[in-house]
Amino acid sequence: MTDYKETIKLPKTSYPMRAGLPKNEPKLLDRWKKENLYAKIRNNSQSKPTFTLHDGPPYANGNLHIGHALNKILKDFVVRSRQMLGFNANYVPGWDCHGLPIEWKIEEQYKKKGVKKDEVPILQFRKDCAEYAQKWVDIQREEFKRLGIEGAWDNPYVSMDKRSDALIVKELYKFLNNDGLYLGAKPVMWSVVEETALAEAEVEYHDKESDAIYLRFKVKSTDIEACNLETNDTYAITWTTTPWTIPANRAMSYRPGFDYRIIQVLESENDVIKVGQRYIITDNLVDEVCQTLGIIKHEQILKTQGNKLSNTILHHPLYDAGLGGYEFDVPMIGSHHVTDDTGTGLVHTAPAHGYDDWLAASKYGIKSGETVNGKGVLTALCYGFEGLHVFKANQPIMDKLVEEKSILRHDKLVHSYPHSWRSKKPLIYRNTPQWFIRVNGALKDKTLDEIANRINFFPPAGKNRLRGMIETRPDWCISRQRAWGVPIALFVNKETKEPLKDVDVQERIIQAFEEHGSDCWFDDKNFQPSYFLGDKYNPSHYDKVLDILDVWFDSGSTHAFVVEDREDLHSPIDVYLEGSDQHRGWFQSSLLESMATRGKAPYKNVVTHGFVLDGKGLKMSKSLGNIISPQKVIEQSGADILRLWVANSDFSSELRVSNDILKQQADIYRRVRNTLRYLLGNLHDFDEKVEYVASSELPDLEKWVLHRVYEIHKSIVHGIENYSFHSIFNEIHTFLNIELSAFYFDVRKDVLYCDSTDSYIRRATRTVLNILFNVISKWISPFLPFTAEETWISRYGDDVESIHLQTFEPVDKSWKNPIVAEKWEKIRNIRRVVTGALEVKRGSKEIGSSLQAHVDVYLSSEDIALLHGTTADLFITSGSHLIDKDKTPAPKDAYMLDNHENVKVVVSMAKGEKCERCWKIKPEVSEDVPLCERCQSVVNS
RNA sequence: GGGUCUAUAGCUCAGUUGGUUAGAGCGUACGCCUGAUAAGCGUAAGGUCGGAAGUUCAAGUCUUCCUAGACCCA
Repeated sequence: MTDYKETIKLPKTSYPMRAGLPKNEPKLLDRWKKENLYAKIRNNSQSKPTFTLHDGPPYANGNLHIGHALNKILKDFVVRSRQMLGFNANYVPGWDCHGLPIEWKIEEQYKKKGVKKDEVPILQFRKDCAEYAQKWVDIQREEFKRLGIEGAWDNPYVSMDKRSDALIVKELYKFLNNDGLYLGAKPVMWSVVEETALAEAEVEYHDKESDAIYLRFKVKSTDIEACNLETNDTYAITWTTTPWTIPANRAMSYRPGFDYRIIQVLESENDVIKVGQRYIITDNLVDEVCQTLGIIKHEQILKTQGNKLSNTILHHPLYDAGLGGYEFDVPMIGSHHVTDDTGTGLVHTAPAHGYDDWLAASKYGIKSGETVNGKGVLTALCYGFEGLHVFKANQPIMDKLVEEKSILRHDKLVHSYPHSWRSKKPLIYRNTPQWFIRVNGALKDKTLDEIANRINFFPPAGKNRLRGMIETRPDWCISRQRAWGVPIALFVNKETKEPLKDVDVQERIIQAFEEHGSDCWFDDKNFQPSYFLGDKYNPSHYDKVLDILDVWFDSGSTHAFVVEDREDLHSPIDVYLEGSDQHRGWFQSSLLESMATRGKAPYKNVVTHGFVLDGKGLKMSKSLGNIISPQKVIEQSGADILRLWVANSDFSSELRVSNDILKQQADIYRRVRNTLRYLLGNLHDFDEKVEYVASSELPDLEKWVLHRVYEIHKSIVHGIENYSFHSIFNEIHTFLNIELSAFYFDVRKDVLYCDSTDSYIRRATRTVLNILFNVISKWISPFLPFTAEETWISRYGDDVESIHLQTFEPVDKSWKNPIVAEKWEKIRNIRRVVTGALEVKRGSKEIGSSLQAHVDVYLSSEDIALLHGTTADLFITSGSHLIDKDKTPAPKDAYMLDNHENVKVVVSMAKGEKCERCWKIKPEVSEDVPLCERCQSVVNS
């Protein structure tokens, strides 16, 4: 028996079934580096329209986690896919280098070495910070590159270089010169440990045990007759968890819209509360407060609206304590920050120690000086308690209040309380001089208008979120009493306290920063104030501001100091793409900065992604042991697997990742890879010049494939334009699986393997396979850049230009063919019935391979017309008859499916013998004639 | 506590303006093939749509409440 295996054209390729990504990806990275791929792409794209994604800078501290990977991979999808669509899509990565976390790392290092931080000169300290930041920039850069992120890695931007310093301070001067900047005194979140104000982003909330006290303030005067101060003592009751702020109390807040009651005590088990005394409490809380305080019986004297309290003056609870200073009036003031869910509906108000307090008090012109200093020590304004530390002041103050019979009850309460993100120590609100950017007013209004009318959000909910945050945000406190950052390089007049606004001075400072970096601001030896001030001003009349800028101002200015400054980037920026936490961070700081200085948003589109959670939807944490690190995934499976996970996830809400989920991605990857491998194998030796069949000449099945390519391509372009990557990959995957592998390839297998080289159908098939290969390789290239390149090289040889220099070719409109699409939809339904019938025979062990069978298919005459020409091949049987069911009814036991009653199938054994070459069973084959007619002629030629 | 959001088969996702027995792919099980072979083909079993109530002739799809989770804020 002759072995005909040699005569059939089996797929042939060196493209391995197993990818070995962890080993091969670095080789491709080397290759790209050697050929200077990024520069080539840029050169190739000079004449193309630009598409700019501006990179939000990660913080230069620590190794990458999965969230970084997600963010950068998504950006890479955007950039690469736009590049494939024919744009010049440049990508300049950047880093945020200033700020407290780095300072802390350096201080920790000092501590370990036994160096006291106060003894380190500031310039040395800043140098250490810069080196630390640079170290992590370098590490993170390598980690990002390994993920296959394409970008200007050799020329990224960093917020700490000299030019950045200069341009950032230049942005600051725009605010100064526009009156957008002012020196305010507001209570800000203050860390007494770090001796600094903290940005909202630097604060985290943890449970803390506090002293919770109910406290009474005696009414001094009022226009409410029910108080009847002649006969009865009347008190307002309040509840607070910060007893140390009582010396700083300057008012009592009520809510104008609430109802309040004045009650008279009839029976009390509280030692302080006496029968006959009257108390003011909000209506909703009277029962609860009475029960808590041991007021057994009371009667209501008056129920009235809150705003009637406006003319009531209280005594400070330490009024009579003989400490001196507490003789001032404590007015009752209306404020909407008062709630009636806890406490008494009356809120102790210390304007120096709460933002709401400050806001409420300032409406009534009530001021408060510095009651606590930067170290957290009570000042002389806290009469009698000067010198106490806030964290140790509660007890002495409470002792005194008890003496004064002001405390009605004392509990311990565990509640959520602000802490520093670094030291984890509790924070306080403290009134301090700070530089602010005026947000309330015109800036807020025009920013809200911009959000509403001129920015697109993906997903759309981002719009609400950003709007809500801008609406309620206070002015932007940009000063930090720290050392590592861009200085707020201002001179303040000692007399007037006004900042100097002189463009020449500003220009000198900008120049100096550009030449020497902002270190020179702190270098009094080489750069005395006169260096900056010039001849016009007397240095002794000015104070140099030594605060540094909030890091959010740095990164909020990248649209200016990076995008506007670099030749390889362009404004307006098409898209900012970050995690949803950046609604409060970079999206907002960039928007405000740009609205104030340019009058328009820095970006046209805002894309947000959710956070990465574990397989159960929980946050990843060391204690749960559910952390998936990108480094480990790369090491075990490869970057393309991680990227595939991103491509298959809907990033608009939270994403889940676990080892099982990654395993699934690896399965999907293998399938995609094998389909590519099959294409490669069957395109072996393909010569387009010889085999090419014009698309108009193709058989209907091939026309159908091209129609599908047309449709999917359109849908991919739509997906790219709408940042909907997971729908893209889903579609590609289903196409490869169901339409190609399980259907088209299977049907055409016989033609590909057994037909002669010059067979028209085989040429048509290979023409289409060639199109499929090119199209699919490009489709996947933004998502699986390594695999796409490997595949491309495998097809076109080691010398080929990178696939990443290619673009999507516009799909041929003539491929669109709805008529053929509809036809094949029907044909595939008929095929499903035949496949079902074959499965029954297979189940009963009558056949194994479908080639052992012959099928009689009973159809309507229209369906027969539909199928003309394509029969046995379609069913992968050795023979088939199409029978008009209206002329020859199908036997009763013919196979049918419930929802396809017009199709009936009878399966029988094919007649004849098995062709030794194509394995079909044909009547012309016999013991003497081993081959069927087709194979005979192929072998002969 | 407030704001924004999420919750559909084991997993990843579809489910158009509310309307027939809720879909796909993967995975699983079983079968076939042994000329894509650590591959390929087929068949099947899996959800009542986080929970409850409501609106409606009709709800995964609208309303309210609840639960769980996420981000941000207090």
